[in-house]
Amino acid sequence: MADDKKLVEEITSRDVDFAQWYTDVVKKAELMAYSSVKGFMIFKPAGFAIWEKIKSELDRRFKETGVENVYMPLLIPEGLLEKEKDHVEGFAPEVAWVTKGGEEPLTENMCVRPTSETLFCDFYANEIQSYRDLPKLYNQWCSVLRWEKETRPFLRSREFLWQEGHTAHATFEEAQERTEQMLKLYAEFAEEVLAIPVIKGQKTEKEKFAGAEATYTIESLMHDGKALQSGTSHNFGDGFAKAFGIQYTDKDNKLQYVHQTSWGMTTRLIGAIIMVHGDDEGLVLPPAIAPVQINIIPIQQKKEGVLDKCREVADSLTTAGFSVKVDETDKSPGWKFAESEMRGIPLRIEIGPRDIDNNECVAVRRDTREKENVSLDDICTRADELLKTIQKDMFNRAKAHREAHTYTAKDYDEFKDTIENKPGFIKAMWCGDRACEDKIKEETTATSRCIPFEQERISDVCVCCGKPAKHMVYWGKAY
RNA sequence: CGGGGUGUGGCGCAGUUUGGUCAGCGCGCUUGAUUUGGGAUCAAGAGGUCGCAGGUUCGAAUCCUGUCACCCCGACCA
Repeated sequence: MADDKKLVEEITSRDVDFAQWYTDVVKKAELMAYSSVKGFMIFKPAGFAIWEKIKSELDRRFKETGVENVYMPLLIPEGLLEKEKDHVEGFAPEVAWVTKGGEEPLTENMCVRPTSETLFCDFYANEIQSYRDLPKLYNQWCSVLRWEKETRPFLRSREFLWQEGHTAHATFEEAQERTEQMLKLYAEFAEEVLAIPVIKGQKTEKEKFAGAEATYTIESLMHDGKALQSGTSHNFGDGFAKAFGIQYTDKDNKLQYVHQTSWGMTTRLIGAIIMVHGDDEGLVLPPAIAPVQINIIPIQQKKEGVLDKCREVADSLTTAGFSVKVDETDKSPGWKFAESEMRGIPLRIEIGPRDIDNNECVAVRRDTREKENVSLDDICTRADELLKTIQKDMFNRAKAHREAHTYTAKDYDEFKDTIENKPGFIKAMWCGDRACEDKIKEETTATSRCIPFEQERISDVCVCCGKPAKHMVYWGKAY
């Protein structure tokens, strides 16, 4: 379409009210439904299918690095949770408790896991005896529960689905290597599959995970200029091992503590996909993660031969390895077009009597809404090209958007002005003191997103206090 | 947890200020016909004790009290 008239009136424009737009898209794309309990959402088929794709793609990548899946219990005894001091302090405010079994009060309260470090540690303490038992490279897919005050679909729910990897190693160095390896895996997944460009870096002391030695993160920028932590990888050192007594005998018959890591990605990624790629017509899914990649819409479907041709084309596309659906409902074509767009299906193919006469179809990209006629003889090749192009273009657009919304600040006035007037990332130098970080957050609501691996020298001094700078930091307002 | 907003057929809303004539509209749904290249048209239908619980009143969607849920903005967090 040449004009950019808004086709779907029910979706609030992204630039008018981003939060409302987000909610509208979530509803219109039929990703989820609200349940009868605050903060607990129902994944509808379209939403859960995206998670299943994320899961299978990540799971394959994990296994290629030697990771095995396990499943740990849902409940954690109070005593176990309290073994690591920083950890319990970090999570205590948001855990939910089970206090009764049937009618009887429990002798020890059980919390519903907010994360499973303590369960893995308790398990590892028994499992690991010798250096021959190492490394342990376990992961679990599950849901966890955190009693959040405010909830939003996919971005913050009380129960959310995720994977948590927990590994145990002989040395700190080996744990560090695994921590970095998983961060790299996350970054590649985000960029190659979700088409979301990310900044890799380390969290500051203030922002790191409760109980971790070091936390690494991939940070992405949403369309409204807010940051989203999209995956984290932690090196625990031997802190948990000491708290839980996870020791092994090394080759010299000496007792050593293990060094551990953990790393996770969550259903929040679905929120990221929506907020990075979506537009005023609805969701836009990268082909690599789209549960349905090609939507075939028949025109005049009751006419002899139309549906047959649609199914025939669908079959050959399916055989060629694409995920294809034919919309055979008796809605009007215009309805189906809009529906297809709201759901974010990357490629739409229209087939009607006119096309069949010419042995062609009309192919329409979701991301640009560009139309073209394609010969039915070439459809598999052309679909492949188009989907690859869409995937690449979506990444490039997101990256260009991030770069256009990444600023630098040399002094505090510039920093405050940018935070207030230009939503996005700010690159600025930092002295390394918690006090400056606290002050910035207090006065601007921006937080340090990460100390990026790729450092630049913006200036010589801390943007906040003017003392000599240690690092360049990405700052921003975050979800 | 603080501030703001909203709860009325499946969805979106009007009605609440001023209690009675208020169970209404649009979309969707069902059946039939005609349609189909950007949310088709006509006809005939079905569907709600107005979030929940108390109270005031001859009478409550409307007033009062309580309560629950959801949304938005903050503080805390993936």
